[in-house]
Amino acid sequence: MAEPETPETSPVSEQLELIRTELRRAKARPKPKPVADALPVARVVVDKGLSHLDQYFDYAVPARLADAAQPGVRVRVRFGGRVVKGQGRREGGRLVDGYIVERLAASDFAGPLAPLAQVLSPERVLTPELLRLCRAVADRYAGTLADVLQLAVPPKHNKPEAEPVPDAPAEPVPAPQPGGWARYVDGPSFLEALAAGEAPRAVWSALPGPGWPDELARTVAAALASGRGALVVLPDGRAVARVDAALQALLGPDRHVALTAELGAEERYRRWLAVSRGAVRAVVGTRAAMFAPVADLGFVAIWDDGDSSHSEPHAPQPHARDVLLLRAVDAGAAALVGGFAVTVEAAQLLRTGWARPLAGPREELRRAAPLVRTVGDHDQAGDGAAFAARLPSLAWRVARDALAHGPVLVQVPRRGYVPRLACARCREQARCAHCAGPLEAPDATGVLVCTWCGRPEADWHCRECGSFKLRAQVFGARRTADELGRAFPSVPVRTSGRDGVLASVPGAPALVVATPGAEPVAEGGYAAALLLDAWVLLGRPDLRAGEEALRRWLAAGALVRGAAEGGTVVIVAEPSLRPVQALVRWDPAGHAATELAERAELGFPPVSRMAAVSGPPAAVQDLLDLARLPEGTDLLGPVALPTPRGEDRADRVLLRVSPGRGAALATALKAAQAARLARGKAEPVRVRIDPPDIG
DNA sequence: AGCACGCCGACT
DNA sequence: GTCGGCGTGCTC
Repeated sequence: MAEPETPETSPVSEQLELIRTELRRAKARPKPKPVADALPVARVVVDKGLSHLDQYFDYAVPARLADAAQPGVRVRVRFGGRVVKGQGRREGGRLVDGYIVERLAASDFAGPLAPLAQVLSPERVLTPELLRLCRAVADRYAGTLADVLQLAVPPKHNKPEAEPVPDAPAEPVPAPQPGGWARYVDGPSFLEALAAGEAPRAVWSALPGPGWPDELARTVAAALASGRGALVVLPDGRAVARVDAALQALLGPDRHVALTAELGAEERYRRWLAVSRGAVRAVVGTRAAMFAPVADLGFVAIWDDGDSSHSEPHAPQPHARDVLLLRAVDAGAAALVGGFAVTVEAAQLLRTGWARPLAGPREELRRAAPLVRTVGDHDQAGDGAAFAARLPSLAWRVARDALAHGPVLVQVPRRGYVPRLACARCREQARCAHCAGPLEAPDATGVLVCTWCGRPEADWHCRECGSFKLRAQVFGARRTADELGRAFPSVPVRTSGRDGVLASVPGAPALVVATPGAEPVAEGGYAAALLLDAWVLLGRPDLRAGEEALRRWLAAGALVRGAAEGGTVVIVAEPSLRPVQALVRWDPAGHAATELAERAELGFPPVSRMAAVSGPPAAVQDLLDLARLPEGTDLLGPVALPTPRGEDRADRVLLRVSPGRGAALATALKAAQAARLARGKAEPVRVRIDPPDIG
């Protein structure tokens, strides 16, 4: 279309004619809207509804939005419309939400740019650091940026945005005293390094007892004292509340926020904004807080990283530990991976030298840890009756004696675990002869099937002891409280579990029956704990069964008074089992290191890296055909997944790569996903990097 | 997800 | 001859 002549060069009549022409044209089509002159292009990531489009789109910035359309703000854009022939106008399409990623002088897109439809608020929620983090998480997990953004940026609420930024306290935070860290060999030096602005990295085997929330609070204070921000992620609201209280006591008000789901969306967004705006520099929260946009991040910490709630259930299912460590690397920040237990992933951080161990010396441990006693199955042979077999005489005596001095915790595995098959004689796991995956019995025919590669195993026998007998059995858990009540009629029995979790119990004598993860804290510590039916935890159909069982036992044992005060734990389990021995010696780090070495030898994660690909059988195959998998990728399966009623059959294939090829595997799978979607083959295939439950 | 464009069967 | 089937490709 021809440009109108410049009016200054024309006689008046011609000018008038030009104006008339221009008016006519303007009637025929809307005049192109004036465009922002400085940086007229906004690069946008679309967020909702088009999440498979993992790319940016450029839009023209209308002059009226030139100031509001800053990088990081939420916008609405028209997407998928079409250009009306001959004119620059477009129509149709639908409005989608997105964020401005950057402002540009020009676009490299050849076609005409559609204008931004709306700037939803001037709040710059997607900061460059947060965008970089989301991008890295998307790549790590073979997911899309839009999916990660949904996890990282909370939904908008108008009221908190309209409120003024609260004032941060003017005085700097003083470096904290070591407190409980004095009990650890390298504790005080870790705090000093943090306070000095350095970036120490450690795996922390916490001493048993109630000291850890205060110790975590001191690490946060030390990071703040260095002028940097801090972020702590914990597995549940109860744990967050304890660290929140410790921080409140140590730092006073307005230095930190707690981010948990139970706050409600608006309050959560209010606190998130306080962090995003830089008014608050320390965050303690549950899983979703892993993305909290802490300014000048100097320290990240995760507590109890083996807890399954650290694994995000929404795509692409990132793990809080991984996200925090990505952030630590990106920001050059200090990192602390702590808990009573040590995961194999943490052990790997130690083994590679990325992190240093932070543990109490032997004599501190002896003081703080309870005495652990085991009752093996054969020790109960003479006990006869069914309940007596689950509460052997030693456990009964320990409970009776301890009840004179305080509450007794009884940990009972939750009902509903599907136990993995194990040798009936020696309890060795039944494993596939081909790939060492766990075996299961899908029906009553007696033929076992590997849950990883699907091969049948017709004539299993135990590799350890040669026995042909398998065992898989679940006791009811709920009965235990009643049975205990009858055994100790004069003592109150309290329960804490799925429906009704107690945060704490008083120090008075009582039996406290709890399922793993729901153990209340006892005032002054429990006098004793009984860990019943321990083999149920060990028999879970999970690669992590041993690690997970130990983690839960340690969590219960850490609530018991130290051996010096008479604290005792009785575990009903075969004393020769490795996790049981690790509990007796209170040696989670040693157990994790051994476990890691074994996983390395067997080609298991996290040393080898795995990905799970699942979906309709043909679609899974299609994806694998498209994927240019790294050299030496091991394909296990497909196996049919258990299908809920009414759903189509789904297969799963596990992919295994040697150490160092995890990123290549993720990249290959992501590219294959993109290729499939681009071809319009819509049958969805789920890709999960580092599947936590690989049977 | 929509909504184009694109190349083969039954209608005025 | 044209109207229209939905295969596959793009959306700033």
